Amino acid sequence: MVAEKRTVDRKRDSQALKGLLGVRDLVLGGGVSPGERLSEVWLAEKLGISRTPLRAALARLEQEGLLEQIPSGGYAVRGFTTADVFDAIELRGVLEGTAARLAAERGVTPAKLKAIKGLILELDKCFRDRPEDMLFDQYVELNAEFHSMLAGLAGSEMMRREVERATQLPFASPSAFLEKQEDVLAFRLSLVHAQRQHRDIVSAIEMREGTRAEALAREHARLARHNLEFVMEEDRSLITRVPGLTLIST
Amino acid sequence: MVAEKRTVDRKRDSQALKGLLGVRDLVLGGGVSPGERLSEVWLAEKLGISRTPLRAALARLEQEGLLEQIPSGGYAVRGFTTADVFDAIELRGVLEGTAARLAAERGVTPAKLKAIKGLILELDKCFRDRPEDMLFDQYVELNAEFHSMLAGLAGSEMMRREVERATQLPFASPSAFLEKQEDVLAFRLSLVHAQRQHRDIVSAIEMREGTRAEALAREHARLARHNLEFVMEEDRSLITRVPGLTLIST
DNA sequence: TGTGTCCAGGCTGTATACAGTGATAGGCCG
DNA sequence: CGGCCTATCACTGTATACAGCCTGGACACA
Repeated sequence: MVAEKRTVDRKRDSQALKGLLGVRDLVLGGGVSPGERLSEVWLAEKLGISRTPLRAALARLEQEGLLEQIPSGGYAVRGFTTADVFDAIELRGVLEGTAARLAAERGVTPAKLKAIKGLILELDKCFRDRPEDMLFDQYVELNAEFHSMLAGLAGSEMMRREVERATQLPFASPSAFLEKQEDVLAFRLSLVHAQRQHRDIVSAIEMREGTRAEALAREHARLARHNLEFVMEEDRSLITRVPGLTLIST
Repeated sequence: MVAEKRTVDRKRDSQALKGLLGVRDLVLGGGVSPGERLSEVWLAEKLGISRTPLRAALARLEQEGLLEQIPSGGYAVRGFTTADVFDAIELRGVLEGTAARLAAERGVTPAKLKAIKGLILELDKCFRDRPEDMLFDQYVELNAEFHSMLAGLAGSEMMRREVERATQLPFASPSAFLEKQEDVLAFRLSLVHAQRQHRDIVSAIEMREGTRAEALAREHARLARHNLEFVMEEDRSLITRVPGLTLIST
């Protein structure tokens, strides 16, 4: 019954959703190149949907920042510079930092505090005696949940929305450099540090140390920057493995 | 010729634009109440456009945060709490502060620095010996330009976009509590303070004092919060005169 | 009298037809 | 032979028709 309801729900906006996911995958998967114009008819045919829901998807992806409008009409894949990616990461750090600061300043309900502390304990369990035994996939999932929960910790719906927004760009996501990277030693080692930062951020929030919480969250986002620098300078072959990094032009 | 070109340009997306502006005016002007469901056919008929461009406008306004999607389909006017407005202002402060900090840290081109300093001088000219002679309208316009320029001072297109975004919500705009408020003494007096902050922000940026620039920009946004508190506690009749404030429910 | 069910109306989501505009290629003139 | 102009074509923006779903009300039964 529940499954059927969900099927119905999916079918309700299946076309628009199919278009959104389809175009996004196409862009991030490298099916289309930065700067390339996206033809509506071609896309509609390729995705098996009509132009109307496709246009809705395109408009949304433009808001997300993945596409840009062409003056003469239509949309094109947006190209990013390395500086853009740095800025997107910086922006996420600033917003997560603000969410952390507000949570500290305004106070967090005991229930929420308990929940996020439990999440940290769960994250701890992902680490094993031997680094190669680490539960990587579970860490990635829990890490995403942690950041999502952190965004909502201040109890401000508006702040939560904005943090989620800043996370939309694929390379700005807290999980951007984690997924499918378990075999890169440098990334694995940084997780120990990251987890320590998780703990400190929550601790600062609990002790109502707003400034410290903000600074820690900002610094935590810097890990992504370090990972990006590693990818760009040490091992550019990884570019294809981080979602969205193929959109970088210069 | 130029005028004709512009007419053509307007006609190009006149329907979609007409829908966007029309619905926005309707929502902000109080033509529809918070929580109220917006019927597409009714709106399309009222605005004299078809449903297709209207839907594009509605989707965009949902991204802007003025509308929200109804689970059963369609859109409704989003209601805001006072806390939401506070948060929106706080958010603008944080983002403008980040733009100022990055400008200070990364340095600003002499041309841009000269331009924004010139803007400050222009703003100075709006003040007269007698407060009642103040060039209010010009101040409002120049103030908007100052904030727009500040957003782009860091030379980061991404940061500029995000600051502009945070400014979209009408009550979060730097001009929110300025327009049509020249006869409110409390607001007029705060402009002297605001202009001093403008000067200090630019000065901090020029001297590469990133932290100070960020703090000043954040505090500058707090002026809007003070104005909002004044409106809500001292003179609620002003609610109808600040664009978007009619959307506040609690 | 209250509750559950069924029906009708309206509404959204989708598809498609059409018109206007920009781009491109080919031809003509210099 | 090259540059400019023009005509055609493809593509987007818009309108509208259609189908499925949600909602509200009325009726029947407990």
